[in-house]
Amino acid sequence: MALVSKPRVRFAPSPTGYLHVGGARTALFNWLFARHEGGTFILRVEDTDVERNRPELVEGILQGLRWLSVAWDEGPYFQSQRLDRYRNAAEDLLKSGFAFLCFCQAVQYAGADATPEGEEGTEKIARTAPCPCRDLTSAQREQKICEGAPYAIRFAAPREGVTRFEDAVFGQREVQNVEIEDFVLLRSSGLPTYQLGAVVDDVAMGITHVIRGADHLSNTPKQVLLYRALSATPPIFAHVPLILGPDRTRLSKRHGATSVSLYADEGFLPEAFRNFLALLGWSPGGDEEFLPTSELISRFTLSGVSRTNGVFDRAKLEWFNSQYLQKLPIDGLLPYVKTELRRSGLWRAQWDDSEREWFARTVDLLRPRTRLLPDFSHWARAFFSDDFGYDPDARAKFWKDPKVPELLSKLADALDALVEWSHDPCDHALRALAAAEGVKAGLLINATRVAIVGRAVAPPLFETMVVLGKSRVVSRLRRAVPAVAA
RNA sequence: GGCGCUAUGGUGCAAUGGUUAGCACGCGGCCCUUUCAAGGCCGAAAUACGGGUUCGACUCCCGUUAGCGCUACCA
Repeated sequence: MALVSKPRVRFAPSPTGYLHVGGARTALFNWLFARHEGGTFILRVEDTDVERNRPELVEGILQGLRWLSVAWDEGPYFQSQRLDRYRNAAEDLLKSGFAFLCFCQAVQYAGADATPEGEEGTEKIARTAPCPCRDLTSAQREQKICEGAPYAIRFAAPREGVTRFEDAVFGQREVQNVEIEDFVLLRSSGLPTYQLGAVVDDVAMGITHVIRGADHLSNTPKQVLLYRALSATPPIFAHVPLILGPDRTRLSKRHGATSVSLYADEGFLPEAFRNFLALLGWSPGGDEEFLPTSELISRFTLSGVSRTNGVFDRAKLEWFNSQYLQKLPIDGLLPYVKTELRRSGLWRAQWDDSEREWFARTVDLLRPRTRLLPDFSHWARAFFSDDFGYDPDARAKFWKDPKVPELLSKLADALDALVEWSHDPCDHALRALAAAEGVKAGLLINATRVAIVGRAVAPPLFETMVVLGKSRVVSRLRRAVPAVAA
């Protein structure tokens, strides 16, 4: 049995924007495939469009990948630093007769539907017609060059036959060659187009599987033709379906957040985001959904990739986040909470050493009620700071009974007298007071909750008391007495 | 316009000729809980349409429709 070499895959973003969720998922699939197969994941920046290129955006893309822990093994390589290779390849293609010089005026694309609907007949057909420069005599070519006319290099697409390739997701594909236009390889500026750059690099880098968005499916035959012309063997392709917005059109800025960094800023956990993204367009085959990264890696296969475009469902993403917030080992969660509290200015150094246990316990108590990281500094603020206000809705709901101030005051005294500060003594003291005062325990419990954490929503009251500590609970109760009337 | 891809509840997926079409999100209800979540249980909700092939189609074939992609000296 022949030794099969390990797969080499790549993610090739263009620095024309931030890392969007579609790109992130493509990167994730490449990475999962590489990890599953023990292969190599390469990062290559395709920055050959000088007009739209924004070099300063590269770092943001790398940061997005780092946040997702999608780590590359090689690169990042930059196409802008490899221009000679593409030029040489184009020259070779020219010599071997696979390409020709084109002196046509560069047509500037002006948008998807720029062509007026009216007289499409002539104009649109012209788009796929073979370039007339292909049939220029060598004398005519010489003359153009002498005149100093700018030229591009185009691929001479075959005019008959079919081109086939293997797609791990879509199966065997074949396209009639007459449908393939004489596409540009090298622009008159000397810079390569996507088709040339991608193929030359994929060959040079030994890429075995090209995993990319399905928007490239239609152009793949051109690349297959290029591989052949370059005497290289085409890789296995795997086109992954597109991610759509709720209106089923391609996900874009107008659908809201499409940048991965925005989700990081909003307080999503990378583990949750990864899990969610992995299941958008891929399935391990069964019903399991909560799949930590190790599980994702061991189960990932290209045959599990779907062929249908999918809608990005934020509600489901939030559900995944709440799941990870709950199920992550507490030590894995703490660093994220720490970062969040730092961001909001609530962090205290002792929670990292002398009070680490308290911190872990408090976070553990809070986490079933959280959906996003900022919940720790917003609704749970009173657990980390004495500086908190009383939620208007909470006081309206639980402080409306006229007996509340007196009850809170008496509870403060009763709790202050406690020798042991733990769940049951607090529980007994409160219920005893309620009984003595002739009120339902619930009334006191709810009023107390608002007094000590400022909100109607919190973990069970007595567990909350234990975590807050006696002195804080007592002083917050006393502080609340005048506040009830205010 | 041309070429291509796709089509299971509102959403994401499962079921690769034989199931009462399954799971999850979301939605509604109940339980738990004198808060709110989490958790448990129950419920409403789908094979786009029309033809074939077959003893039998979600599944295979054809057509229609719809959506999307490509059709750039963008990627």
